[in-house]
Amino acid sequence: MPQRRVARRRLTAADWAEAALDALRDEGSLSAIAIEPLAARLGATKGSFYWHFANRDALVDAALAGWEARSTEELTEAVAAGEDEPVVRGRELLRTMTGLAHRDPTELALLAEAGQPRVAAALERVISRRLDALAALLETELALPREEARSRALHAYCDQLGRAQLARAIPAVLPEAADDEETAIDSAWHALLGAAAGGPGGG
Amino acid sequence: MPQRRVARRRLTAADWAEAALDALRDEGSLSAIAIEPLAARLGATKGSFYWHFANRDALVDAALAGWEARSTEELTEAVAAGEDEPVVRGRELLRTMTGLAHRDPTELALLAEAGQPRVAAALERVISRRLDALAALLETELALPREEARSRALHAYCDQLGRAQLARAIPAVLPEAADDEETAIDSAWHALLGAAAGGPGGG
DNA sequence: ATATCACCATACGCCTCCGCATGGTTTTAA
DNA sequence: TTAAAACCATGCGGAGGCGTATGGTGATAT
Repeated sequence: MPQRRVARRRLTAADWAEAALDALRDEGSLSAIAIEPLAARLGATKGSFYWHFANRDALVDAALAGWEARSTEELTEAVAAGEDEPVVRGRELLRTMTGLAHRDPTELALLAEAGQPRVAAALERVISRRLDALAALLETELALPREEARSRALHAYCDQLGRAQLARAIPAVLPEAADDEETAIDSAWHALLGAAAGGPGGG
Repeated sequence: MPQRRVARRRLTAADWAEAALDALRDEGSLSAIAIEPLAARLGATKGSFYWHFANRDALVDAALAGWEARSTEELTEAVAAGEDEPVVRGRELLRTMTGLAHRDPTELALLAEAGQPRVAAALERVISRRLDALAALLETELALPREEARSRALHAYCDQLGRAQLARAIPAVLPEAADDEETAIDSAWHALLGAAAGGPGGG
């Protein structure tokens, strides 16, 4: 009896890493990265996996690296996008940064499991880059003082992050219009700009 | 051979539920509610558990109910607290609402696992009550229009929620002063008030 | 004092996952 | 075309969790 009835393409380490990322996105939990279910999903067995990876941790690391690379690429593209108005660029930047959190459970899943040091490290690099980029734009293009720019970037990002969390977990608490990503972005961005005249920016 | 060397108090269903909540808080994940580890933690065995509960789901439900009761109680106390200034009352209310998210991983853990309907339902009730309370205060005490009050309450809550998430997962991205809960609350609250003059509150 | 009930320990089968060991198959190269 | 290398299936043992069956121990009541 042959091991395989139909000819099937052989797998690479990248195939396994991609499947892990897919599972993480679909299930929204790190525990979804499990070898045997992934093997079934790929139409293979564990024998294949343990040829390409030492153990499960190595696969998780690969998935994290893939997610980080994709996120970083998306950010650098948004920064490089030579938009016209700085206000428009800022809005688009904020949209790019928080878009994934709205569309893709992966990021929220990782946030939830930042207990593992590798997860926390990847998250820290990605989010630091985002906050740096947004604060830099506010500082250079909108001429805000450094501290003020950082504070407002953090406010807007946290707002969007919390909103994404609520939108995914319990959408019913959000008003009709606000579960739309665009509206939420506009709201946060205008709040950021509107606070220009306002109170202390401490924090 | 006796089943027990030292006399130990017998357990109740409430004991198991409380242990489940403790585990959820300590581990920060719903998977921490597992019968056999909890039994070990309680110095008992599964035999005890299955006398008080039908299965694991029943225990999770009990833990969720306990969390919801505690959260609701904390909120109603804060609302009832007859403070002097409405501005102070608002700040304290916001602090109570988001304090747990900063001090206790339970809430963030539940948010992360809102895929399960029971979890989502409990979260929705708790967070709806919080937003209602804050929006009501803004509307009645600060004379904001209904929509505006709701929008700003949501902004402040999401900001705090996202900040709590970042503070727990990757504290390094927050500036020195901002990982302090008090400072974060002040910042969010003043941003909420400061936006009074500002741009569109849509959302 | 003994029968009854509430409570619990023990032991079992089942399931899912990890990781390894072994041998088989496919591809590549000489 | 044959030897080596790359790749994979199969089968095993182990760990840990769920749920059940069964019998024992403590309290309670009569």
